[in-house]
Formats: sequence, structure tokens, C-alpha cells
Amino acid sequence: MARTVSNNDITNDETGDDSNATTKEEGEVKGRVRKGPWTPSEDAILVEYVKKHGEGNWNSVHKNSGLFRCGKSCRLRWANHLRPNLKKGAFSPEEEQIIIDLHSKLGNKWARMAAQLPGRTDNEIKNFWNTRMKRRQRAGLPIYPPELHAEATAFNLQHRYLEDIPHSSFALLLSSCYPKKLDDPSQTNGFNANPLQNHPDSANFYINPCLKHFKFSNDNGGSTNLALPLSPLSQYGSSSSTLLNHSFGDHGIISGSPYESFPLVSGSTPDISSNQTPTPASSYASGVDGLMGSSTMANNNNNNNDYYEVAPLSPPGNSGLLDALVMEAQGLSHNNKSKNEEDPTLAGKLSCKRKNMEYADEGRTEPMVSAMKKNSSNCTTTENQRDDDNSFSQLSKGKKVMREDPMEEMNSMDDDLFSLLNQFPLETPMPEWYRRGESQSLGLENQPNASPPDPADQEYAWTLGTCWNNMPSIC
DNA sequence: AATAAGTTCAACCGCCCTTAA
DNA sequence: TTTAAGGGCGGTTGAACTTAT
Repeated sequence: MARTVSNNDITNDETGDDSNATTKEEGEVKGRVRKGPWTPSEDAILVEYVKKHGEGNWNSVHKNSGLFRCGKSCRLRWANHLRPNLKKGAFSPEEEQIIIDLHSKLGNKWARMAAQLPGRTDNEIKNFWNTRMKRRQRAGLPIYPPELHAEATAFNLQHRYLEDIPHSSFALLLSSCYPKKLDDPSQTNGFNANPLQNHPDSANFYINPCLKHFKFSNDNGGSTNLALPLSPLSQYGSSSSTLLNHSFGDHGIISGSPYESFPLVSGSTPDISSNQTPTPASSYASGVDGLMGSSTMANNNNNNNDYYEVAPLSPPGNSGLLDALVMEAQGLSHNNKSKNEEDPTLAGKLSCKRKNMEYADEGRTEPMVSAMKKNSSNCTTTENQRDDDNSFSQLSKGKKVMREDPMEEMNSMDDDLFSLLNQFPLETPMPEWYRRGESQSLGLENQPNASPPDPADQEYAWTLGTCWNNMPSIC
């Protein structure tokens, strides 16, 4: 997209001070930098410079190449448009799914997401997401598919420690998921989960049952809604999510939670040889073992109304989480020995294995899986290694070692949140809607305003050609 | 055909982190 | 230990483009 280049784009410095803007042509003003769209000739200069000197030291481009661009601008232009093997064009459905999946786990970490999508830039992903998010928000559609929504909620809570959820834009977005009418008393638990609930026009808004389902009692007889603090990067549930069972009674069930089939860590010896590895949540298209190995999204066609029901998949005590933990424990002695020796925390010890399991996801296309495996093959890898094979610079730089493993960071938050949750009472009453049984849906089919989506409307498909085409009627 | 409204995306900005002096 | 430079990252902007009226 070519923008017209204003002469005022030539400025004194990088700070945007154009008070001394000049009308001189590009490249004529020494000591100044140009702003605005890049011209082909500028691109050529930059490409030539990078070929000769390699990436990095971007400020020297300005000094040595005659290019009147600041270092940052050069780096950006190179990274987003000029570097080899950049993919152009629309995102494929597979890429879209990966982005959605990653966003549910990482939030707005565009660069990390880009690292999982060879040939794509963080800017592209960011633009894609923002566009998509706006569109879905405007349409009143959920941002995430059901299983990822729960994960994203947990992620959000982990990062905000429950305190400002009603004010966070992220929570606002999540609140648009699986909407239910506010005026349905059966759907409320006396908790205002939706920041819009007090909006003067609140009747036109919906509350988010995903938050409501995490209901805990407190000592004051009130209630607090919490999302299970799953590690946002675990497909199977984090150590802390398992440990939570110590806080919520011996039934091993988080009342009202979509995770309610999570087992207790009972102390029984898990069968390490079991082949029943849990299926990752992000097996988008498969529709099996959807949420952390705990529940499934079944497309109920009995009454010709497409909706999902959340039903415990596994018998108590063997939901697959134990297997996941066993796998994680096995990982301790293999993949990350040296790293783990430096990290005395259980969460830290589990982090790398988690990553590997995550990337072993089934639903991904081969190139993506390959790229991810490459990325995850060594948990001590540097961030510089993320780039595509032929980008000759990131590897050559090798300066910046990844500051912290995101998994570690999040596991650390697991622990903190865990401490917080430990203060909740040991018993939580099982709500009536849960006892109504596994065969009943969550009531989505009873939503007053539910109407079948237009099958022709692509927006109702999470991404092209997936089981998400069967999303429930929500608006 | 003209205009408005909506969408896309390249580029910029500012903050933050790392590194070296 | 402090400070400045370099660079990375996420948020935001705004021009160009597309679609709707």
C-alpha cells in the first residue's frame, strides 16, 4: 500500500520533532531522518546494506548507507517487509488457528506468536488479531473458541490477580463470550462478572458465564468468581491447577468449573506406561478431549439445535491429567536436566516439558509443527533462534539470550495465585446445575435470544473448515 | 456516480531491557 | 554503580483501499 510521501516526513530526529521539516527531496538533508512510507530506492539501499553488513547495528545504516532513515525504521522495514522468506498474503486457516491458540495462551505477545509462524511478522499478526477482534466484538461473537476461552480467562486472571478484571479490556472482550441474558435470574450467582452489568443499558449486554462458572464461596458468605488458575501454556492443566484440589475438598472438583472433571492427585501411583496421553486442547478440529483433557465439546444434534455441552470425559481419578503429570515428571529427567537443576521449583521444572507437549499438538500442519518442534527442541534456546531458517541475521547476532522462559514466568504466577487460592475454603457446594447431570448442556439452548447462525456467514466459523463451524447460537 | 462508513496495514511512538563503557 | 546507546516490543495512528448506501 503506497502512501504519498510528504516532504514533512523529513525530520530532525527520531522523536517526531518536525518543527524544522524541510521541503528538500529525499536524501538531500544530512543529519536528518525521513519518515513515512519507504520508496523502492530506499528499500534497495537497505537490502544492499544488510546483504553487505548483516542485520543489527541499525543506527549505522543511517550513518553509512546514505539512507535517511533512523535505525528503528530500518529495522522495522527489514523485519516486516524486506527480509527473505516473508510470507505475504492472507493467513491460512491453519495459521489463523495457531494465532488464536497462541493468543489464548500468550495474550498480546505478538513477537512470540510470530516466532511460531515462520514468515509472518509480529505486526502482521497484531493487525490480523486486532481486525479480527474488532469484527467479532462488534458482532457480539466470542473471541475464542470454548476451550481456549477458558484458558484465556485463566491466563487473564493469572496476570491480573483478579483485582481489575472488570476494568480490563481483555476481560471486556472475554465477557462477550457465550453471552447470556442478564435478566435471567437462573443464570446469575449474585456476582457481577460482566463489567457492563451496571451499564445503564445493561439489558442489551450479556454476562459471561465462563466466569460465573468459577464460583467459590468465601468466609463472608459471599461469592467470588474465579477462573481456575491453569497455566496458560499447558494443554493439560498446570501443576497448580492440580494442586488446587487440596483447597477444594476431596471430591477433586472445582464446583461449577468447566474443569470439574479434573482429578485429585490422590497419591496413587500413576501408570507411567499408559498410552492414554491426553489430547491437547488445541486439537481444534477433532472435537475430542477439548479442554485440558477434562471435558469435551460435543456437538449435540438431537434437537437440531447446534450447541455444545460440557461433559466430564473421564472417570474420576483418571481424566488424563495424571498422565500429563507423569509425562511432565518424565520430562524432568530427560529434556531439561541442566535447566531444572537451576530451578528448584516444581513449576519451573515442568515448564519445558509443557512446552514440548504443547507443540506436539495434533491439529497443526506439518510445517508449523516442524517449526514449533524446532523452536521447542531446546528449552534453553535463545529468542534469536526463533526466526526462519534463512534469516541470516538473528542467529548471527546471538546477543540476546531469552530473558526468561515465559513458562517460568507464568508458573511463577501459578504459585502466587495458588497461594491466594489456598485461602479459599476447603469445601465448595456443588451447584444445582452441575448435579443436573452430564447429559444436560449448559443451557445455551435455552437462551432467549438464541437464533441459529447463518451457515453462510463465515464469521460463525472460527476458522475455515473446522469443527468451530458448529459453534452454538449465541446472539 | 458520489459519498460515507468501515477495514486494512505500514509505519511511528514510547517504553523497556540489555549491554558496554 | 551509573549512564547512554542500541534494539525489541506492544500500542497507536492515519492514509489507502473497500464496501455500503
